[in-house]
Amino acid sequence: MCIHCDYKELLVSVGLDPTRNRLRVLEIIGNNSFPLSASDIHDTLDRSRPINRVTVYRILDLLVEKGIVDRISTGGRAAYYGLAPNERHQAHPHFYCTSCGQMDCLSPQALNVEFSRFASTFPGRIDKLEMRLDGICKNCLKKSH
Amino acid sequence: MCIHCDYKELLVSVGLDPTRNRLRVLEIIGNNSFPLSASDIHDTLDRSRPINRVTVYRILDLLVEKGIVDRISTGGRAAYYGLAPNERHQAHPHFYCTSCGQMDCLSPQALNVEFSRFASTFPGRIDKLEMRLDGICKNCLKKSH
DNA sequence: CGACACATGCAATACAGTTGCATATAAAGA
DNA sequence: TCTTTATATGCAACTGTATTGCATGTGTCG
Repeated sequence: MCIHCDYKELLVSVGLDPTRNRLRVLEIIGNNSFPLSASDIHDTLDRSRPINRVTVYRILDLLVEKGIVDRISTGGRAAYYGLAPNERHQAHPHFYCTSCGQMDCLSPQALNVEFSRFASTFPGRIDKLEMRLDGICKNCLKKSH
Repeated sequence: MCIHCDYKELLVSVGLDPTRNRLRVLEIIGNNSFPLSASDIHDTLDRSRPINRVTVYRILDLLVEKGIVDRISTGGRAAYYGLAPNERHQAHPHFYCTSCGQMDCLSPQALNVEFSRFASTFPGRIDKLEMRLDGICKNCLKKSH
């Protein structure tokens, strides 16, 4: 998603020590073009250098809490994680393939949503808008003829 | 959501025997103005007449599979369930309070989304669009001053 | 060097949902 | 009515995902 970001600085900017594991988790999320599950992240990191899965969960919680990573729900059981929107990366909807579990990012313009008028009359506080399309991706369509 | 629906007939129309438990599950979902979790549904039903939670899960799976109930994800761990859109009930976004877990239905016009142009160029199959706002509801805002 | 804060690991636990198999119930036919 | 058959339900055990408690490791400041 963002080979231009300085992840070390990003961590520091939200008040987190840039430990090796935090950097590793943030890099794998940031360098990927689609969101990953916690176990995707753990498995990948664990192969190159052992890391406990609890550590991964705790780091993900931290990054989400600090607002630099987004937790994206899937309709399946596991949450997925991607870089949070910022100046360089607009918020965007996702497509989730209910057959293979792959989640893809869609263009920010794909759904052309307009909700500022609604937000201005809503009595609660709105932190986040999540839009997700569910269906079958083209690869899985092909497999089933 | 729909005190006008004949739930018995709705079950039959999708090819399901209208057993007592299926009716009870569908009624509690249909008569509620906001989506409920599986355990909400089980707890409520169990109070009036004992029912196994596995039975509730299986009935929910059936109703979702047949397309008369929608499984709505929350950002939390548990799925919520509401009547699926039909002629009488338009699809609509939801608001999820991350503090108390209450999920509310929003007006179908709230987000004013337009995606038919996108859908017509998408190479996969799209089954469902889910839109969810996360935040703090007005009651929880009040509690925390 | 010593003390402290905090990052990480490990084991146990919690939570939501699923599976296998036994039993109950209801519809269909003799 | 009785028997057969299909399927709905219950119960116990299990799975995958995430969380908690506590012990240990690591890095920083005096």
